[in-house]
Amino acid sequence: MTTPADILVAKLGKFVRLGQPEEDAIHALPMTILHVKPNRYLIREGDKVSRCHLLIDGYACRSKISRHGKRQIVSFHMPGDVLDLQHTLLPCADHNLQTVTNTTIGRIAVRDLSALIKEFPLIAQAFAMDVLIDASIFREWVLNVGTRDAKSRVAHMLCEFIARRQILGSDSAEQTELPFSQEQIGDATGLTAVHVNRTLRKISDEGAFTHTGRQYTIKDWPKLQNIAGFDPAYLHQMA
Amino acid sequence: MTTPADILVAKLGKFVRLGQPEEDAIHALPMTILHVKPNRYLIREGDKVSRCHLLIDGYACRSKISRHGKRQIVSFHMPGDVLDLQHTLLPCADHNLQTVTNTTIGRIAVRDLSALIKEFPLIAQAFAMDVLIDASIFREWVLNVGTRDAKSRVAHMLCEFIARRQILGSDSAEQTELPFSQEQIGDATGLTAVHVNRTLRKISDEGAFTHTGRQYTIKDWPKLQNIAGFDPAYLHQMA
DNA sequence: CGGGAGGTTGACCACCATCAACTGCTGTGG
DNA sequence: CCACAGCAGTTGATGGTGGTCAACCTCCCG
Repeated sequence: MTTPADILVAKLGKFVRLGQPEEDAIHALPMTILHVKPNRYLIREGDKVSRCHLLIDGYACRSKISRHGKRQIVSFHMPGDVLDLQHTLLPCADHNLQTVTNTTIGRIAVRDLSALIKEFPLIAQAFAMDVLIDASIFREWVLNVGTRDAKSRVAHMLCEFIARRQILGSDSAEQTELPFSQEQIGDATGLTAVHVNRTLRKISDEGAFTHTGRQYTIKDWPKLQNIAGFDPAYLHQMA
Repeated sequence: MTTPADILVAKLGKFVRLGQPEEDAIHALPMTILHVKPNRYLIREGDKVSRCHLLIDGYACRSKISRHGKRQIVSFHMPGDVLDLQHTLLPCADHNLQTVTNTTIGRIAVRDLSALIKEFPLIAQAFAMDVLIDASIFREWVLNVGTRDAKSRVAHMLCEFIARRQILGSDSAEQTELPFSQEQIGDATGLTAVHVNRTLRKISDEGAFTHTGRQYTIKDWPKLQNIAGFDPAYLHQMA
């Protein structure tokens, strides 16, 4: 049986080779399990945060709201991701944390997580690598919304989603359920839902994929990557 | 006399209270001083990196190139910033590092920097906070290019520049030299140089600032912040 | 004096936003 | 069981923001 702690062990194990003491310590980490419905806020910008959130199952995202009320999704997250590691050192939230689907969340006190990091340099290093890869993804997103046209942007988000699912190792590349509404895709790419709709149609007209609802079937992965200008190097995947 | 190491001590001292052992260790850090001309590459995307770069004097930026050849500047940097801390753990560069002005750079071997971090948890924490604030700034940039119109984007970049100069404590808010060409402002905001030009004129027509060349005089700081939708919280400044 | 980079201005147009209407699906309560 | 509400998705018409191309100017530096 896989416990919540196992998911964290698997995640960190992708970055460093954990020993038995580290694994034991992670299993001993006090964690409160929550089941959260879609589109709920876990944290709001400006909150003083004293608990971190491990995503155990489902999807989540981080978002910010501009002065004019537009939402920008700045990242999406998959099981194994710690959604707000920064709150171990920066207690004031600079963005929102929202669920996308039904999720299972493990809540960990900052104090406990900090203690773990202080005691085990290997774990600290793994978390540091995670944070640095996070930052690399943000840079790619700046590039995505700053320089690419609608077709490339949407295709790029799809590519990143597929590539990260593959790193998780949990499903086939060809068939995947994209959990986001077209409005959410728009908020992530800086487009309107209407234009996302038209853009998805254009890409699928070109034969890169087909979809019925949120079930996507990739027909031509190289073509999709080509439309996106996608190069997975920025994900810094190890294996 | 302020040495290059002093600049790093001052930077890290903003995050944690360094003791004498930490300061001594930073001063003992082997560092090669370089003087680099404007618009030179320090690192190119894809490079295997074994040295980190401390910006001692002048300005630098990080950039990425999209498949279609457009450059996106993803961050700009001021004296005291370590430009590529991530290379301590992720040796493959996912972006370019470029000088903007004449700069003085301190080059530090990754090995030496890693040793410093391993030996002094306080220094590790300060670097971690720096990396996390970096990530927060990237998120704000995603918001900036994703949701704001040209006027807000350009104003926001100006606001961030001024706010970060103020954190450095080195000059007055009202009068500042912006080291970027209009083309570089465009590459940072996802606009063309032509449109940046028109946009700067619009903002200054509204009385927020005046400029002759790259010398900017802020006439109405609240108005500029308002145009930008600027809230400095994302900089996580301490003092 | 000449060349080049950065800045400025004008004309034109494409991409994407906006507004609006309509469809289909799902869940819920009468 | 049906009626209805509400959300996500789809499609059309129209317009504005910002891109593109081009010319010209200024300033600096060789």
